[in-house]
Amino acid sequence: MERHVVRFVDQMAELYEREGFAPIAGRVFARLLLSPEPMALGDLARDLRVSKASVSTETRRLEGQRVLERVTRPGDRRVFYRIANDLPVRIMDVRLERMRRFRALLGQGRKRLPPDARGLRARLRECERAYTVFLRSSQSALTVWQRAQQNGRRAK
Amino acid sequence: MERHVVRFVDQMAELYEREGFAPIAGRVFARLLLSPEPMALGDLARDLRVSKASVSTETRRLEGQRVLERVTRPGDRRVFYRIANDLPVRIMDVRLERMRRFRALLGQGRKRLPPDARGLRARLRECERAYTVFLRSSQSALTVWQRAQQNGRRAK
DNA sequence: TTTTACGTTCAGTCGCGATTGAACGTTGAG
DNA sequence: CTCAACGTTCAATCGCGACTGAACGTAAAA
Repeated sequence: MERHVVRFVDQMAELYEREGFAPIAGRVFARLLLSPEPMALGDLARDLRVSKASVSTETRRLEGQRVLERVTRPGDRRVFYRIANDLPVRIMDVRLERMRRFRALLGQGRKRLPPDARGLRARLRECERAYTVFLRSSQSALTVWQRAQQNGRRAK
Repeated sequence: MERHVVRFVDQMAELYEREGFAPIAGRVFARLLLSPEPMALGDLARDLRVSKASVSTETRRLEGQRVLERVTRPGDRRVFYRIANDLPVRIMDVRLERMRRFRALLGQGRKRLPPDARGLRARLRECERAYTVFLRSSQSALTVWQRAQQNGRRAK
């Protein structure tokens, strides 16, 4: 791997770790992001200097989030992975899901509140409303983006 | 603490942990969210059954993110904390900052790319554009929200 | 003064999840 | 058939960051 790839991979690992993911997930993601071709598990493990076990686990987790796509080649038993072509959408979906969970938790907390806690209830509800606003705005942006992508492809 | 508060605190701790923060940060945040009055460090430590050291560290970290506000009372040497009154704005700011970092990293990676990697460059740039769109949309929603808050307060 | 109740800092511990190595099943080549 | 390469799984390790307890400084009270 060239120097700039190593740098990129390292920084992405740190970023992923800070966001609560496994560092190796960030490494795999970064490596594939800078690969013009899909890569096999063995290639990833070799480049990243980690075990195939970790790569296998994390790739399938990322595949579950639809950040990666599994591809096969005729006459090749290996499993290749590549970055999903709608990557931005998938990443945003992960973020949106996190926001929904947080809002849901706020709602649960509010519902359990004793009847006399009016101030608290108002505060929580306001926070939920804020999340609703942001979620709606983000989802709207997501839709716009998806439409633009479709049109772009159609134009080609 | 009542049952429903304990539940809420536990769930928030887990959520915070998944997002890459310290569980105690989530506990402190959740406890204060359900407290009508500001709380002193000792009170928080007692309720959450953790050391004052942890509470001290995490409260000041959350204060740094402006999620919490430090308040004092005349004739009381203790330090109280409460949830920031513009909490939704602060939370969104944290999220936006994360997105900005990610986009910046993509930009760095793209700039270091060799001149002949046209496909990769296009892919990274597209991803950056997506982030720009989402960031703009979120920032816009944030502004709208802040204006609405100001108007709401003025109306009172 | 001494004592007590604070908040903060820091070296050390400890839990837990990331990571690994080995074992396994499978598939294709020789 | 055997052998090698591949992906997956799982028990075990290991690193690292959360968390703690003790020490410290400070300020008010006694």
